Amino acid sequence: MEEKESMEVHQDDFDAVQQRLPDEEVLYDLAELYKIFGDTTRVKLLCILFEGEMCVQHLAQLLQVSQSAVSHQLRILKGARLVKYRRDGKTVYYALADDHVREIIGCGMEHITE
Amino acid sequence: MEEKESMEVHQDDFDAVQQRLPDEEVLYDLAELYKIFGDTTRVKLLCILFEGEMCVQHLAQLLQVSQSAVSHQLRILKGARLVKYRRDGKTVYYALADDHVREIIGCGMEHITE
DNA sequence: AAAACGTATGAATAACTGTTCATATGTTCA
DNA sequence: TGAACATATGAACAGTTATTCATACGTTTT
Repeated sequence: MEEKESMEVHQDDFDAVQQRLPDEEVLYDLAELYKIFGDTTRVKLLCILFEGEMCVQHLAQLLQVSQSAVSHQLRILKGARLVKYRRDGKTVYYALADDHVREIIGCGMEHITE
Repeated sequence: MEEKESMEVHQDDFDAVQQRLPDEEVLYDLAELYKIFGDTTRVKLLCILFEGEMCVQHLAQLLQVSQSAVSHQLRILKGARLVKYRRDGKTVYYALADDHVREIIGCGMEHITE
């Protein structure tokens, strides 16, 4: 008996929590977003772009990784609308899409540096 | 000549950027932190804990995943000092370690919801 | 002490991810 | 047009990761 009552109470709690919990889809998108920041190469790319736009080969040089690797990662950042780009002749310049990136990285920095 | 001069200029730019860039170690830690948020199960766990502490089996029920899976993920969250826990008899209650988690997730939400 | 319960954890597996290599695309210049 | 350069991309491989399964650990109850 007690057990049943207890179950009911918990059920109510569950319902309340589930109601306040963001939609499944939103939580999925959120995880997908953070997944992008969860890679050293990509975080470095974004941090470098804090200073302003830069072309692919210079990014590769600064990061000490191949042009191909950078290009692949830029593709992912582009897909998440975290960076934008413009073409000038043969070279392509990448830049931060907006200030959200700065905020998100800043937020993480606070936690890192205690 | 021009090329050499150009190289030198770029070298200076590189030095400037590299100087302002956070340490390799910091960027690594940052990526490691975001990696933790980059998983649906873990993000859900953290969001549920926004409401307050909760024991393992209830977390598992709410997430619709096995007790083992939840335990493994809680272990990771614990390792990153994102959650704390207390034992009461047989059951263990988990809770958010501090408010950084809320801020970080809030930051991401802003980007998601455009 | 033994049974029952809640939680933790090691090993194994399947799925995913980042880099490399080779090559394609796009642009400029001779 | 062809060579040279900057970037993009597909396929393959290696390393990582999340879940499952089995089982161990810790606590309570009988």
